[in-house]
Amino acid sequence: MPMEDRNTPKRVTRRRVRTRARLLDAAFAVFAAKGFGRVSIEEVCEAAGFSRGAFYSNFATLDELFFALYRERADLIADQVADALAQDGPDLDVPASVERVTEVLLLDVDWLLVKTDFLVHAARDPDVARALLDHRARLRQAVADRLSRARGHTELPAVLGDADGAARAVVAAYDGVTTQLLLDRDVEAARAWLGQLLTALLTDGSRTPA
Amino acid sequence: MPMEDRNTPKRVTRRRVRTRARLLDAAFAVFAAKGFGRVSIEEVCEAAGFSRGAFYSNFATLDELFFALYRERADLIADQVADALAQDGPDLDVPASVERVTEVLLLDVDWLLVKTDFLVHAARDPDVARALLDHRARLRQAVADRLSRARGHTELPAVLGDADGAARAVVAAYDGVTTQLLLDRDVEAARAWLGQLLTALLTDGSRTPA
DNA sequence: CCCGTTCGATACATGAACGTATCGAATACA
DNA sequence: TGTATTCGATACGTTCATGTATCGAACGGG
Repeated sequence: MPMEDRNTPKRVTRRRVRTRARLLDAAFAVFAAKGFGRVSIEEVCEAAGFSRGAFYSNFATLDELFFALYRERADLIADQVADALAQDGPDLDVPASVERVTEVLLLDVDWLLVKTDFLVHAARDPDVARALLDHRARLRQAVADRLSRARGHTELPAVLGDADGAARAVVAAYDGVTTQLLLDRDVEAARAWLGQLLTALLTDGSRTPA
Repeated sequence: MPMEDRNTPKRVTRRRVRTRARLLDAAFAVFAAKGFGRVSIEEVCEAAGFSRGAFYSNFATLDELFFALYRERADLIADQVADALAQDGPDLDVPASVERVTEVLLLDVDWLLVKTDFLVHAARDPDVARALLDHRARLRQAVADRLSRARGHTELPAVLGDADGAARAVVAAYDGVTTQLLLDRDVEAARAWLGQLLTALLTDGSRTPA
């Protein structure tokens, strides 16, 4: 019983949630600009217009803040992707779906920067890695559901295994294109390239791409 | 003339090159274990069995060491890939080539960790990004050469554009699989998965994968 | 074998970031 | 509106990493 009541104030002020939100937003900006590894607690506070007291009142460590930040934004993206996938009917219009999903996934380079920082972070912390894997699995599942729902209606996807295999391929393509985008910063090219890759993967090889 | 002679000792001791090498090796180990962002100069020196004096005698900053480290290892890998690609005759045996290249590229998780750290680093420094892009272009070119050399001998690759497009797809697949591998640390699965992806990309869709 | 040069260790000074403890102000609830 | 509680600012001590300056030892050329 004396466990787990460490940080549970009885009354949660609305001021508190606003500061927390401002801290998270500021952290996003600073992380995107300088990289998680090069950011100090004070920098985040300064960007948010607070003193370190505010930080320590809301988070125990920078890692904790980073985790919360990632979770927040990642959930948001996941919802947007789900929406984009659910948008057209039972027939799967591959180019249109790809277009919409691509729009969501490669919109914000800053997010890709922060996400990659988080990947690097997760790669060395099993707990964080588990969380990231869960999130990726959710996204992949959404894609797989969409693909299998379209089976029979539209042509069957590709030479990869089942719908789950195809979904894994989609995720891999996304990750691969992201890597390139981080280096050349050419969002338009990345979007076109990801579209090309995805249609190539999800479409029978007999078709000509464009 | 007074420019550019800042760090050019007339006699280069052989002791110096050994220390430099030991520093790079130690840095690799420490970077892989903790991540570039969480490593101090002193930690590298300690791991190498030196004092900070040795470091400052060889490098000006941690970034500089990181750059040298990346260059060294990346060139090594590039050579190995080139070898793996040159190994079979004018006919391209896709599964065999994929097998060999995959062996090289997904052998060492530590290297993937450091490489990803470097990617994150490069994503925020245009100069470093250029260097990384150059290196990637070299690799991609090797793949493209190999593919176009096989054109006509073997079936033509895929629905993607020319050989260069196919090579870009190969690199993207590699990057995508790397991301997953960093999280689940399952080298065997990653290798199998990359093989499946690559054969799917480089082979006509009419074939069954395995 | 000797000597000038180079290398790396040591000592030092400096600054940055951290975590805590405390205090006044803002807030929620009666 | 009064009051207890929570929130965030401030000040402090501490640790840690950095960069430099100096010195002795290793090294290579003669």
